[in-house]
Amino acid sequence: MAVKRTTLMDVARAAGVSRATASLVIRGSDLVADKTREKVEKVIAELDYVPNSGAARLRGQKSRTVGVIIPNLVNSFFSEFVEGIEAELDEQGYQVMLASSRDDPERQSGLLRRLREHDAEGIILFPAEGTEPDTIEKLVAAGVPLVQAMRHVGRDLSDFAGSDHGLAVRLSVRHLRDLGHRRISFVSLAGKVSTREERLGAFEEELRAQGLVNAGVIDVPLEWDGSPQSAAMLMALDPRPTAAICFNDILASGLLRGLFDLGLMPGRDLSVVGHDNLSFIDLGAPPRLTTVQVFPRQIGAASAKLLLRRIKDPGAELKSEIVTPRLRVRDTTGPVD
Amino acid sequence: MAVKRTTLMDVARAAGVSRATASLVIRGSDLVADKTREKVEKVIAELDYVPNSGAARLRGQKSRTVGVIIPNLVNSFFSEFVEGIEAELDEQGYQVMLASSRDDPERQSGLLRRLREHDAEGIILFPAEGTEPDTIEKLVAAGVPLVQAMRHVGRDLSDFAGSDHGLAVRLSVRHLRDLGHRRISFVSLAGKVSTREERLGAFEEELRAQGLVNAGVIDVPLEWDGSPQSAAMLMALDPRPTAAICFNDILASGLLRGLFDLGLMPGRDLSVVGHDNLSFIDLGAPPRLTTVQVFPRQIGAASAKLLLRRIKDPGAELKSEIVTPRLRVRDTTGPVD
DNA sequence: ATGCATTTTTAGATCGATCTAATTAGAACG
DNA sequence: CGTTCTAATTAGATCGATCTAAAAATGCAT
Repeated sequence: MAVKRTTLMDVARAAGVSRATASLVIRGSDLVADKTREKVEKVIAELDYVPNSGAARLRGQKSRTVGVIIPNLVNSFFSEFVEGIEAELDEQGYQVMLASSRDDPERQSGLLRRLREHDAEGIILFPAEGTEPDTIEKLVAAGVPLVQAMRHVGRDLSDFAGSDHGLAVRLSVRHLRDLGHRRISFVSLAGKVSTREERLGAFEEELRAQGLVNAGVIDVPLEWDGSPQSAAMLMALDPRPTAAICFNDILASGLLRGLFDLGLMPGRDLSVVGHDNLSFIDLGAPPRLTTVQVFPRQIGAASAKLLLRRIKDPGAELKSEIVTPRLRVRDTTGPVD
Repeated sequence: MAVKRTTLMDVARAAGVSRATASLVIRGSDLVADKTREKVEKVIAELDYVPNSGAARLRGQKSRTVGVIIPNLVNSFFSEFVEGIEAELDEQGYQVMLASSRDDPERQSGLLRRLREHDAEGIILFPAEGTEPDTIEKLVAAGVPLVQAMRHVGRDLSDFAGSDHGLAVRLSVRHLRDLGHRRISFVSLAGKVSTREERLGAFEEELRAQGLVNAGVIDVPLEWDGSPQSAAMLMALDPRPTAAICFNDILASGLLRGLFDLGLMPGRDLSVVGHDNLSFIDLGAPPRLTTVQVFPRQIGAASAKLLLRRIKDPGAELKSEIVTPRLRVRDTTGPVD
């Protein structure tokens, strides 16, 4: 049971060299003669030696580990984001420690602490709803390399990688304008989300710029079924909108279902634009959702790159990496009659 | 820049006690007098002391970290699985190290090694396609607590948590039989997947048991669009099937799309059953997919529990935790004319 | 006070690697 | 063959916590 761990000492002894030499071989130093290297490597393979990184990091100071905190993993938006991070870090030999805040700032604080205990060299934080700027300031002040991703509570606090939410909304509005729509609604998430203000602001601004009418903003909860009740709510508005822009694809898909249930046809009776371009959109029955693609995988990769840069050079200037969203026109938007 | 780390020594000095006492306070031992505890805790808060887990684990042997390897995070099936693991481990104060094998056994070996270096106390492995039993045998022999999850390359090698694939298929077949279907096809993934054999075996066996006809097995690649070409392939079979059971919801949704493109109506012209019950099924336009729910979150939680049990008691008997799947009848299956 | 049993505290060894600084082996040369 | 320079190796200190075993402080009864 209590199998004693194979240590560097065992390897050294078996290979007839010193601990120091064995250590050099493991770390691929070129200070060691080829013959010696081969000998040691053979022994390592035979003994199935696995270095104890605890000891290594204690002495060497680097854990080659990065902490990642996300609100949850419920939809592919989040998991693609994590995939992007993982792929990029993996390439640089880093390991990801994943934790989910469940959008609770309290929990998030605990996780941050735990990640530091676990000696993460840096942290990528997709901030939970309601995160205090203070939380981030403290970490940065303590010298913890940190990147805010997707959301932020202040871009002057740390590096940041995200999407241009304003542009996403503007693209949607312009697309609808080109199709002749003049009365447009926005289906948003209830609750205080930082990105909500950002998008609503851009929505109203762009409507004004294009001389269009805000036909009303409705708030729905984010449920697994996408809250199809939004359909009836929209149809009850006066003046009635001919198009709706949704906060994300889940809400948009819920709206589609709601429309069907009312016997209405998306793209004809009401044009619908989503946000995220979740991967399920191309699946299943038509019509397919017109939506704005935001490339979470790229944003994940970008935040990983930013973090590695900051770990290497803690004094570097603050940097933001904004991935440009792209409109994907499919079936749920059409010309107004 | 090079902010020197606050160590236990600093805390001890500031509080006027010894390192050992400070250490006891941190670990919440009741060996220490209340007055002393308070004093030390105050200092810890003031100095914002964060223990170096590297040092702790070097001495104490426990890292409170568990490695999780999955093939990828592409669909919600995987991310729900990870969520289940994370939630369960988090509750026990464990941290998840996540890595993606991209279904490549070579990569997987590298990751396993890395997780061991990072001193994971145990590993939950969703084995990559083509994993050799040898890989797992070696780990178990080396005394690494390990749980295979979802797939396995031998249930007698380690603990296992998964779903009853055979039952899933049997439920599907019986449901179709009840609707009057007699010629049923199976849409599978190309390639050698362990679960493929298992499901196909159950498929043929249950057909035999129910006196039904195998109208043909077709293989398609797993693409982001669900490979809609499966529709044409099925319709070209002779005798033509009246129903098809798909390997997963992605393939099933691709098939639905393919049917629509051919002007055919799922549930009327061909009944379709999926597998997984991915969360997007309730979203978007009807018809909604009839499918078998497999509860990945529960399976994740179960594998976490199994792992914690094995960490506590390395000598415990091998155990398998099989979550029972459930058929969710929706719109894509209907009576045969 | 004194002795004895507890309760608290602590010195010092220890975990397994890395780093520094010093040593040894090997090569090249006159 | 001795000298010098470079390449290869190594002894020993070190990282920051935990553990053990023993010492110091405290309480209590006599």
